[in-house]
Amino acid sequence: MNFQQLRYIREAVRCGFNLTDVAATLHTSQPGVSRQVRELEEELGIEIFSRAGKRLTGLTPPGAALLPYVNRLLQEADNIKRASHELQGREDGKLSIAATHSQARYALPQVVKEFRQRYPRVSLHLHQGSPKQLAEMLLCGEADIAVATEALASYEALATLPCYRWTHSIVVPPDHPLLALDRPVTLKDLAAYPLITYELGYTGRSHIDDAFASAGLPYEVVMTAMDADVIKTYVELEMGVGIVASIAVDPDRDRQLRILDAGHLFQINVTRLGLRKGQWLPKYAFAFIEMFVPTLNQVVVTQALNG
Amino acid sequence: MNFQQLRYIREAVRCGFNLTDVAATLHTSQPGVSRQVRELEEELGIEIFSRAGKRLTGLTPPGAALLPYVNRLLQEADNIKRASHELQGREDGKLSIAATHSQARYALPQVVKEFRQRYPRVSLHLHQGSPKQLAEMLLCGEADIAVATEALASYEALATLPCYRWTHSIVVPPDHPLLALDRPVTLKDLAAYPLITYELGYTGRSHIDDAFASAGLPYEVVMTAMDADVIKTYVELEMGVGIVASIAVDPDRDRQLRILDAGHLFQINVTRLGLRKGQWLPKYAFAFIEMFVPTLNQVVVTQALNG
DNA sequence: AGAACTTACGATGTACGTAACGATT
DNA sequence: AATCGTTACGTACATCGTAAGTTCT
Repeated sequence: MNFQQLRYIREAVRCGFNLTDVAATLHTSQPGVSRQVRELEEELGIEIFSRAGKRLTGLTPPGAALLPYVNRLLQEADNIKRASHELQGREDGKLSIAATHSQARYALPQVVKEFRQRYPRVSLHLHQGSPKQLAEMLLCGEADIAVATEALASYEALATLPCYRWTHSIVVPPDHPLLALDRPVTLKDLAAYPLITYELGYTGRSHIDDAFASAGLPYEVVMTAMDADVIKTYVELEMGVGIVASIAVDPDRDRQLRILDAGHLFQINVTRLGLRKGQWLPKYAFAFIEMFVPTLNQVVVTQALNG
Repeated sequence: MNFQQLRYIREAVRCGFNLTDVAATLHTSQPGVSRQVRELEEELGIEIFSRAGKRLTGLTPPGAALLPYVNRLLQEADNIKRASHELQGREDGKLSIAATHSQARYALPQVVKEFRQRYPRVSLHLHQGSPKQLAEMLLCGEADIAVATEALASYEALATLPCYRWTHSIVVPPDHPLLALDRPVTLKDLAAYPLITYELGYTGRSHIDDAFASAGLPYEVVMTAMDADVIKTYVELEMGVGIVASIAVDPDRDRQLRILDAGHLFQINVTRLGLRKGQWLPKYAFAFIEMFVPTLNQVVVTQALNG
């Protein structure tokens, strides 16, 4: 048993049991992969992959049972490599943050700025994607930290930590009838207008649907986008009433729009930080998290990482 | 980085940084060990061992920081090998139980008998030792399960689970004055006689000392032993009053002695089961535990193992 | 016919053991 | 002088890539 063999197993699962792809991904020859896989199976005494003739078709039951152990071992190996790099006492390295657009655009910039001043030699990578994509990035090791409001909690292998709470705001053009109301906006008021808001699965969208649904109000979303900037643009074009995260609007910067609080209409949202359980993180990653959410110090985060 | 190198590191620590011993223990040549250690250090970019000239003297700070990761990885590797053996669908294997004399002699026999009937092809190894030794056996992988009443809980890397509660009994020769009392025995009564009981660190001995100490009573332990059989033998010789675990005495079998309950005198003892955290256990090990303590099913035990 | 895995084979590289050397106690 | 680690060197084994072969779609 060696690391190479285990890597081949892991990659074979990721590549849909196509050893040719595995070889290509890991920059080696296909016969070599084939051989190593068989040798590992022989050494362990179990068939890991089910085969239709010569082709691999999937995992056998024992193979499936073994896979989590293989993944954990390879993760430990990775931890050793990462840890030893830091133990050289250097403050350089790489930090990959994966975030949804909203987070990357409105919540992270200040932290990123502060982080760069403190750790100028760490190269910072900011990936963007849907919450689901963020989870995938964490799981395959592409990202170290994910920040999103939805859907990170549904993976067993991920740990999530609450960062901050926020509510929605309504954005309208300057002459909109909603501004003439002498009372707080209601869901019924809103339902009378075409709405522009986030796509499903993004930035608290589900809470918006929930609110209208539980109030029994029919409503029309005429447009959806992944980010507040796009939404605001179309509100300016008078295509409808926008519902966005409060952090995404600012009376000073968005002078061509008017902002109404919607904190009383929709459920409070909690933005969460996602990490891969069991993963070792460099010191500067803990520092980043603490800069973002001061209560999440290294002790708290470590606890979450180790179950 | 490969398994061999990591094994050398682990063994070097265990062997007190003597690479000659490492080579002997792992059945290889000393220069090979030396070379592999250096190559790993070079690859990871850190000095793992501190050296006085050529001799290894200990771990460097980064080496000490890295060691836990190395140990965890090697344990994962071991888990894979053990798990794959079981996944072959065979019901054979090995189970090492480490227990104190009291447990091995009085608590385990019934379980062992039942286990052997259910898993006749599993070879069962019963090790004996002091609670401290049991902990060491668990940590170095010599034992899979430990059973003891004291001192297992004090290791970070071990998980403990309560098995059963028991109290002490007093044993005396048939004509002893304590038998003439028309009321329950008190600590003061006991303190009047020379006592024979367990050695320090064994089978609830600390609770005995605690009871006398907090009552402010001077008492004399004239003899200590690691097991109830020895204690009973010397009680028979009229050398003193014995205090032993209740499970260790039986009116039918110990006809030459008289037994008095001491449950009201000393704190209740809890016998605990010790396991190494993160260690994979074969199905039959879970079965053994459940036979011993029916409430400790696989789910409960797995939870304890994973923190 | 093409895609995918296996077999065969030769080249390279790595690991290991023996033996000699150097340093420390 | 003895112990312990390093250097040197030759052998054996493992890995890897290319090329040809086989089987399934």
